[in-house]
Amino acid sequence: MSRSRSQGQHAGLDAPAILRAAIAVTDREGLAALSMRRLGAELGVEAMALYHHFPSKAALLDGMVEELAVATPVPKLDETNWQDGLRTYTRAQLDNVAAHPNLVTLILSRPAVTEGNLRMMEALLGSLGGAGFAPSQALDIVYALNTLILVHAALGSGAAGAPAPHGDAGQNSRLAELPADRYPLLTQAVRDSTGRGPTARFEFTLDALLAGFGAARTS
Amino acid sequence: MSRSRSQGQHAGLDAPAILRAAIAVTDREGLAALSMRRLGAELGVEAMALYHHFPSKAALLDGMVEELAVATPVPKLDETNWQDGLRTYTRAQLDNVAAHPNLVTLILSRPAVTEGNLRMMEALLGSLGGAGFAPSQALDIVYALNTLILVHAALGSGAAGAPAPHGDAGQNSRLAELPADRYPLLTQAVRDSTGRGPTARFEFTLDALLAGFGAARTS
DNA sequence: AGAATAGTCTTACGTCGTAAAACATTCCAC
DNA sequence: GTGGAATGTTTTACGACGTAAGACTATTCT
Repeated sequence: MSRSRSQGQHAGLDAPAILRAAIAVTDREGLAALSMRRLGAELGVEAMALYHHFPSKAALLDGMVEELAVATPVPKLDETNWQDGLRTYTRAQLDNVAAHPNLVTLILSRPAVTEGNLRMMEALLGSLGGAGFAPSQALDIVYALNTLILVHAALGSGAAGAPAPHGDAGQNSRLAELPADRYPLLTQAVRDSTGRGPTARFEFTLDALLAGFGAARTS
Repeated sequence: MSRSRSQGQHAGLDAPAILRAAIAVTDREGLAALSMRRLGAELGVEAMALYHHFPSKAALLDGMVEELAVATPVPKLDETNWQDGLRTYTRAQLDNVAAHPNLVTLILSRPAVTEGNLRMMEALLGSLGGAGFAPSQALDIVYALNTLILVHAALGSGAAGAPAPHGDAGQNSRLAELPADRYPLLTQAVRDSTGRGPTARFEFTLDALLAGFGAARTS
């Protein structure tokens, strides 16, 4: 094929550009569609070219996770504003993650203890320390909030009405149209919930957690 | 190869036996090792034989998820005992899930709105209704607790010291031996936490959530 | 200019999920 | 009993996957 770039010519790839393309492909077509060949095609390059910037696909996936994890700036907290600060931070992280629903599974599937993640964690513990929390307490808090964000995003906004997971396979059964006669309570719960806006369940749990943190702080 | 069963002879497979074998293989060798061929070999059968009991690998995976989700019996709750009942139930589910760490990623990666899951959900909403929670509130609660269980299990008991994820790829960096000079707070948090036992962080978040539920119930 | 280096491509291997069809066994109506 | 029909298993095959090995070219350094 007559391409505009002949063999050996550099394609101008670098790690950030590859990560951006990988996230774009995953957003558009799902995690299952993210193969090295597919990603190469997205960038006008053969699959093996990518291995000069990432040693393996696993490393690339870790990079994607870190990209998302680090995107939200760490808030500055003190004794007076920590609840609001954490609330804002958690909401921002949720927005961030929810903007890439196809990445949630990925995030959950890898520890991703990378440079950037560790730095962010350290900064968060420092900020929470300023609000009066000991490091191990702060770690509890960060984990609880991450829990909330990830699972809320994983399950989708609706009551298990997950947003068509991504072309993973043939499990597209939505919760919206389940038989009301067999699951009356579930049906009603789903109906009631849809009226409350997509983040009501998230906010409910967030409030519960923040209240619990406050109690733990004084004890 | 002279096998004891010639072509066409039934191997005595059925769906539950296949599910058990699939879970066993995954427990032992990780999710990545669970291929149809490998699973067939485990049962003394070719891969394609499994397709008479499950239409696709996805269906088999959904079956595995349901098997775990349904294992814990739904507690009977009323106005006086719901906090203790939920605590016990949530701990039991955690034990259940934690006994199969290699399945956690799987659970998180599929909605799994299957027959058994829906029935269990309906029963839970009924029980929470007896404790004074409206269906949509009950759904909030169930989701929050599932969140807690799954992410706690996903991240491992320790502070990101995940239990060697499973042979997924080359990301085995433990959090135990990170450079203390660069991440002093994180290091201290991890050290402090290890003394508290593996479920302390889980119990912390669980208490926070239950307290929050109580507040939401009266309001 | 010549050598080293870095980025890309080609080829190849062993794996995967599963469609299609051949084949053996069991079951049921007669 | 006997002859389909139904059921379960194997065989074979196809197109994807991640990536190792090595060829090739463009750039950079001396």
